[in-house]
Amino acid sequence: MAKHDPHLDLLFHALSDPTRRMMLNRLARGPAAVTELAGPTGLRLPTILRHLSVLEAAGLVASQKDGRVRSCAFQPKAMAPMHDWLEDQRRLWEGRLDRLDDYVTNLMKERNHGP
Amino acid sequence: MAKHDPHLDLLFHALSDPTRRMMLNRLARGPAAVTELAGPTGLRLPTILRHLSVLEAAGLVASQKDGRVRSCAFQPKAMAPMHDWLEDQRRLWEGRLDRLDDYVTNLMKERNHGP
DNA sequence: ATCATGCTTAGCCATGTTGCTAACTATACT
DNA sequence: AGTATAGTTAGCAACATGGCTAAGCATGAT
Repeated sequence: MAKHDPHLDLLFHALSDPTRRMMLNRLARGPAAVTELAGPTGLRLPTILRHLSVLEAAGLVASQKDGRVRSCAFQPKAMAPMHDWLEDQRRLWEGRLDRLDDYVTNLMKERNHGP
Repeated sequence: MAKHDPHLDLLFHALSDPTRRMMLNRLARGPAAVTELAGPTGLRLPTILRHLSVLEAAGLVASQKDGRVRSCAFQPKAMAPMHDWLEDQRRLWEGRLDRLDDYVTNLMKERNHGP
C-alpha cells in the first residue's frame, strides 16, 4: 500500500474538473479529435489543450497526431489505482463496522449471561 | 445524469490531496479528534483544520464539538455520487467495447458471405 | 484563580489553476 | 501558389490552494 502516491493526486485532480469529466465522458464513447472535444464545452482550444495535458499527465488519455489532427483516446486502465484506493478505504470502513458488530454482540451476550 | 455536478467537483478535489487522503484513512478506522488527525501528517493545526473544512464541504467528514475537543467522523455515503459517476463512465466504455465487438462480428460475417 | 490543552481566526506568502488573446506552425484543399 | 483548417505556444489576469505564524478563546485540571 503506497503511503503517499503522487499518481493518485494526479488522478483525482484530473477528475475534479467538470470540463475534464465532460471530455472523458465523450472519450469513453470512442476516440475524438481536440476540436471535437472542445465543441460541447464552449471553451477555446488552448484551454482545452491544457485540460487535455492534465488528463494525459494522469494517464487517463493518450493522444497521437495523424496528419494535422490529434486523436485522443480514453485509457481505462488508468482508473485502477483509484479503484484500489477506494476499495482499501471501503475495507477499512467495513472492518470498523464488523468490529462494532462484534462489540454489540459481546455486549448482548454479557447482558444475557452476566450477573 | 447530472451534466455538471458541483458536488463531484468537491468530492474529487477533496480526494486529490495526500494529506486529506491520509486523514480519511485514519477516519475510516473510526472517529478521531483534530489533534489526532494532525499527528501523523506533521502539519500544523490550522493547516489540518483547513483540510478538514475541505473534507466537510465534500460531505466526506462530519464533526462536532464535545467539550473542547472536536470529534470527526467519516461519512461513507458521500462517496456514492462518485461511485455512480465511475459506474456511468464504465458503462459507456463497455458499451463501446460491445459495439466494437458487433462491428468485428459483422465484418467477419461479411467476409464469409460476401461476393 | 491559574495554567495547560485543544481548537479557532486572521492574515501572510508562494505557487498552481483556469480562463483568455495573439501570434505561430503544419497540413490539407483548390 | 494561396487559402482554410487544426493544433500549438507564449504570456497575461484573476482567483484558489497549501503551507506558515501569531494571537485569541473556551474548557479541563490543579
